[in-house]
Amino acid sequence: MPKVLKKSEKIVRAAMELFYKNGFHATGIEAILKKAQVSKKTLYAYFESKDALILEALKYRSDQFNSFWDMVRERANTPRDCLLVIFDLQKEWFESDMFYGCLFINAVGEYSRKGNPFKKMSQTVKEETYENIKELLEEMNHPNPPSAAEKITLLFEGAIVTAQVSGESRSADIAREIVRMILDNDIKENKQEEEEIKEVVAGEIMWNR
Amino acid sequence: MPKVLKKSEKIVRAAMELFYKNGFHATGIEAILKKAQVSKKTLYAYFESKDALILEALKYRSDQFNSFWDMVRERANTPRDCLLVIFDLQKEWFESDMFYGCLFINAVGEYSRKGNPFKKMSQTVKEETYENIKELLEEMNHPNPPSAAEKITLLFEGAIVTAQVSGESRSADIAREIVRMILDNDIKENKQEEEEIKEVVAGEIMWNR
DNA sequence: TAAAAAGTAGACTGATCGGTTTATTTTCTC
DNA sequence: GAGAAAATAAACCGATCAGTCTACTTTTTA
Repeated sequence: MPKVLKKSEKIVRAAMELFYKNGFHATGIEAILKKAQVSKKTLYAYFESKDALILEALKYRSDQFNSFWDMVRERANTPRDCLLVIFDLQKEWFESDMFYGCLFINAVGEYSRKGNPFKKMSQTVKEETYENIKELLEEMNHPNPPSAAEKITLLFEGAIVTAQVSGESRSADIAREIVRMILDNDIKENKQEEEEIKEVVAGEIMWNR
Repeated sequence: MPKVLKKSEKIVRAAMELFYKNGFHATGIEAILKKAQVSKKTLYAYFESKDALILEALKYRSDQFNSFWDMVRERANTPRDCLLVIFDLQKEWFESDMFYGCLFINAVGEYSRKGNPFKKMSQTVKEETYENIKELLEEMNHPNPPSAAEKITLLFEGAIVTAQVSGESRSADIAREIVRMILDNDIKENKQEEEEIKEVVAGEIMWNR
């Protein structure tokens, strides 16, 4: 395993953590060098600019976030349980000492211009969140995965910013509780609709015979 | 009315808009001067530092936000309708050209250190949001205002960040729909509980006579 | 109308920014 | 173990930062 990769990863990791904790504009190259224990020349050998490094830091965080979805699947058996476990894991994240909100939300806060690459990256990650949730809903045969996924994604985001501002992890429980309510309600409504359809079908059979 | 106040307000307003749009660290004093059409000496006559100006900008935004709650009350008659109207107004906000997420969430993204005055200010504003929502719930005789207010506040925040990242206003509709579901459910559950209590009371009367 | 107050433009300061370059040392490879 | 590659530390660059100061003009006030 070449040391080269280790070096660049060390830089990206240090950069990501500082961007996450202190913001993008507030984090200087010098601080990244110090944290990564690397010289300036080495940094600019791997990354052509601070902006390029920011983009790599966001990608790095995106990869970390992907493993979140693996953990969700590992910790629960049914898709429905997975959807609730999301918020148990989220709570653990909130309670860890490496929680400073969502790096991608923070990025959009600092780079609001349309078409900004950091903003685009953030949008992609949020779409992936939506897709992961939608998949779980499809697996549990939810009557309307796109709609429910939008709701649960919104709750996921809401819990993050609430925890970030308040400094408390309780928002994960609150979001989880609402998700449970949504799932129960949607299934109940769907059963009712199915009953009605059955009645109609039964009626038609009556009619046609 | 002295022009003095007008000047300082012009500065604060320009600063707030730039902080909101471009972030705090990324916004330089020079840019604020240009937007406010004011000289550097004047700015430093009213505000002793950039940090002091940031704090005033946050206060200014907080005042603007307070009028949001007045608008909510103006546009709906019943407290229940008010709780839904929140998200109609939110949607209009998202669709305006002056939407760059929530200034306070953005502030926490850039200033994460515990005890930071900007962070504290943001926490206060979020608590006020919670209080306004809780009040409406109390007025409609909701069975559990604190719990429901936490949920609705979380949905409020979630809709903001979702709109900010996606650039779409639909998140307001989604949040509104969940709020409607929560209110319906809580009232339904409460009615059930009241029925059960009545039965118990009736049973006790039977028993004691 | 004259003095005082409050405004303007913009030069200036020292610090820091992102990024380049030089000179030196370590590490890897054959 | 010698030469190449890759690392280091740190000086340096021009730009920009927050904030001060000077010189001049406008506005307010009495």
